[in-house]
Amino acid sequence: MNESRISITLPDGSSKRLPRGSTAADLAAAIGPGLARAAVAARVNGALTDLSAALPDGAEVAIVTRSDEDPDALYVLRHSAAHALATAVRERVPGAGIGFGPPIDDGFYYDFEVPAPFTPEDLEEIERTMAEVAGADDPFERREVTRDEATELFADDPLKLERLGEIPEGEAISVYRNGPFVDLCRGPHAPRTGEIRHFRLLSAAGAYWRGDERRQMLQRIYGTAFYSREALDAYIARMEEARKRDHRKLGRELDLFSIQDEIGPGLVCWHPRGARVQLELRRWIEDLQEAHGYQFVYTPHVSSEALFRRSGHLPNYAENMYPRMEDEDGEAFRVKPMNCPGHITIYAANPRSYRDLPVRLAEVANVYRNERSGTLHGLLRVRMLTMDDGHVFCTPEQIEDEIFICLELVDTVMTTLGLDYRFDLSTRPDGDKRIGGDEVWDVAEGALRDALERGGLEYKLDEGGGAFYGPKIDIKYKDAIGREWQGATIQLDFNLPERFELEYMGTDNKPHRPVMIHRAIFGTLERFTGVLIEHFAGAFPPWLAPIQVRVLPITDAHAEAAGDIRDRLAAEGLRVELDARSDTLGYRIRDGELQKVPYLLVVGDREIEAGTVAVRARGAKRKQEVVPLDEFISRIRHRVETRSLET
RNA sequence: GCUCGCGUAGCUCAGGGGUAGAGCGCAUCCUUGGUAAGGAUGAGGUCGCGGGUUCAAAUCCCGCCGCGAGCUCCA
Repeated sequence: MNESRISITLPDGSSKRLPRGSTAADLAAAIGPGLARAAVAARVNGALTDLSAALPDGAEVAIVTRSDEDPDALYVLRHSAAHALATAVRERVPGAGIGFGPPIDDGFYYDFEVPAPFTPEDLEEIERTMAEVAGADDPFERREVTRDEATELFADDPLKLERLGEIPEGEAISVYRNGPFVDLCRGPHAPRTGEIRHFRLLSAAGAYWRGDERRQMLQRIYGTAFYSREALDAYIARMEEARKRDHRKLGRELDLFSIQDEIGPGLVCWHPRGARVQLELRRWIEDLQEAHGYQFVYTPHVSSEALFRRSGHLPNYAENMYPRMEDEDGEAFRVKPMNCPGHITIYAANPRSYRDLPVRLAEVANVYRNERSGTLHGLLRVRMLTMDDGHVFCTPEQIEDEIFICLELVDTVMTTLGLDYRFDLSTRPDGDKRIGGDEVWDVAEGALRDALERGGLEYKLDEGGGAFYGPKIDIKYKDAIGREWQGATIQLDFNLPERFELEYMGTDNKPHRPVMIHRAIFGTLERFTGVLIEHFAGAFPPWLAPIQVRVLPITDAHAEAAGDIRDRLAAEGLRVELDARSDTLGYRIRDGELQKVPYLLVVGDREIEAGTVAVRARGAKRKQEVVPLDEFISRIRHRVETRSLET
């Protein structure tokens, strides 16, 4: 063994010997000049590091090369782009305070404390300056400094000093310099600013320092960066394409719903077509739940205020509840923000035996939440929500099975619709925002984790994200432009049964406390429908499409026969329209396509004579197919009955 | 709720201190057309609401309401 050399293991299992003190860049060069040129960072023993980092003996090292497909490569590029942005802002606004500037999923941002917010024109100028920063091709130089040095370095930067104060004693403090700009930063970075060639600043908006609304608001600039012009252009094009799927735009174009000032913000009016989609979803989820042992109940929209005091909603959830109202005797009532207190009351209305458990109550119910105005967003965040709500009352031993039933329901729904989603496990919120003791939370969180792990399901931990009464498993999915929204939720609750002193008689002839599971499969019909509109880009599968078939007579002479076909299809239970307008066939076909009707049936002399229809199935490979009417009917009925995604 | 931006016809948008514009949609008429926009004519707006400046405000200023992006919060 030569002590002056180190041994490095490469991803393919081979090893390389290098002089002690060699860096990742040296390793790349030793492997080949092409790799050396393409290298932007390295993964050393699993951790992403700078190319300039010295390699420890025995390390497993993978060189990260320029690539718009490799998340590591994009991470360092965008992180470096954030620094270049800060460099540019500092140049234009000397003395601008700098907050955090991390890479994010689709790009990067940097937060600044500046005297005046950035205007769109500012952004253009900053972008030009940033191009100069990149053009200077300065190296990113990492340096580890002492706490005193760092304090000196950032003496004029209170935000950085605050962050510095939080770095634990003993942990390395690193700074990165590029040209005139020095930042307190963990890294890693690209070797030089010249790497940042294809970037775009996207928007500016306020953002609270440290994400705390009690602190000052900084000005955040968002941008994105790629290694190639093509990838950047593709990203911009994809975003523009995504905006066309926006459910608010499609909702208007397809006449699904409206949200109008006359009614109020966050309050949705479902037009006949949107209401039809909702109705189909609702019938489906009701049937599914019934098949899984749920019983349906109805509870009032308004309840005595005392109920919500006992449930803990008033102390913990009041800011999202509409104000109290009084009857003529001074009795106080509240509009319900959740259904749990009502369902609990139903459970408690009868004595329960262990033989009755689990009791599964379900209600597709409207609840009202006074959401902050700035959070409202089309169908995805509203003030009147329709939850497909359910509450399971069971013994502790039954928890895991019951959660499994919920996960099964979720899976059925998601796979039927082809939605992508992921699980979050949300744990206890901060002390003043929760009820119940730590032991109870330990048990509840453990039960959810066990259920997920028993099912082999992957999940992300959302610490502190639980409800005030218990931890939860949430399903998250993305809208057209990549924002995440919460859909299904499965929440475990040991607290409300305690507050309402719920009981069941055990085998031991003694009263016991049941456990409660709160769960919603769609989440809310509003949000779920909104996500579906974007998921399908308005082109609902036949079983969900508000209008399934449109019949187009070629001329007036065919209108009567087309009307008969319409009647026949309607009698078969299909949602069908006759389009006998005096516009040309081409015009009516275009209109049917734009309205995303799954099937357009063209009817002329030939079809009438043969008893066929010329079917234009949406998205079909063959533009048109002439089939006997009966055959068409059985085909579409099959699609509808199986909830097929095909047309 | 906070920061910034925006609010002109049903929709998408132009205009910008001095008589309100386009395309699409809608209505009427002509056209009866075989697969993504046939033609003509016409109706439709106190320029989000309220104040102010001005001889004059859709236009400039202030406030409010709503919308958008982001933050915070959440199904």
